[in-house]
Amino acid sequence: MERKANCENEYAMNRGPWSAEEDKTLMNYVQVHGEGKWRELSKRAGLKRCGKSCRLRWLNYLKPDIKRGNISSDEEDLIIRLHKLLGNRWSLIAGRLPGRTDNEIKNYWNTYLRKKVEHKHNQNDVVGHDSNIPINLSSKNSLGILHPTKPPHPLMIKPKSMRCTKVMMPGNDSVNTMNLLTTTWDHNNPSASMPQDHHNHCLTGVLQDFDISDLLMSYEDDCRFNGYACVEIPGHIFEDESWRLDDSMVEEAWYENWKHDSYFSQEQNMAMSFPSF
DNA sequence: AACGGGTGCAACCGCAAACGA
DNA sequence: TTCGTTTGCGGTTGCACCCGT
Repeated sequence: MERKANCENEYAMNRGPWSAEEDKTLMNYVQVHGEGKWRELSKRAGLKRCGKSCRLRWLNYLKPDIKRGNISSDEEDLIIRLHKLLGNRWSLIAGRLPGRTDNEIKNYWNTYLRKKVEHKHNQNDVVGHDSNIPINLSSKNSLGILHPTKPPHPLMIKPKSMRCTKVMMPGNDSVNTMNLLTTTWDHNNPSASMPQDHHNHCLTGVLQDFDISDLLMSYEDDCRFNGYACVEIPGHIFEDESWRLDDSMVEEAWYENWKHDSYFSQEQNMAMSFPSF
């Protein structure tokens, strides 16, 4: 199928793979004049490409800090977890993987990881996974990732419908505060239970239905989030903020790093953008 | 060697949000 | 506030390459 031309002066534009000459031209221009104003950049640099195409080429291929080479098992593991948390929010996921682009992660997921995860789930189904068995008692999260050394935290025994009700994530504001994302879970009307930030903006679908044990397993495995989580167990709603897991965790040596360690630099944490507040 | 199906990935498309005059 | 432009995002496409027959 022939692709429909879409850019400005569409029929005068080059399309398809970029030549080495075009790459060189774009690279030189961006190094001198910087990124942005892509349409203008394209004209000024003398590239017969639309602005959009220039931007994409730069961001996905030419930008100097792009990491080349295979995705490591650590990166793969992180992608799987983040995808479980965020869904197809490729740019958010890429934001937690320095040097990787959203396009690369999306392609990697679609061509390889999705099948791998589906295969793993199918295997779990075959051996008769019982969803009522607390997964943390077997030191596995729901992705089947083994937890090699740490015994389960007392609060991480998972009731069947335990939900994440409050999460504090590193903020993206300039004063290094934590954004409080909250939701109250109405068991009679689950669809009305949307996570909200302190401006009462909904974060539909971000935390709702998210399995708290996966979130916490991610925390304690590698401390990639500097966040706090509150949980609600049906029939026992913890109104008191003192039940924040971080407070109870830090009393135990196993979890002492949970709150303080940061896998990413502060700068990267600040850059983390959670869906449109 | 030729062919055809499968795979990986760069590039494109359409839409929406953000921006700025 | 409005409206045109720019930027960013996620889904999709098409082509080159690989591999088995």
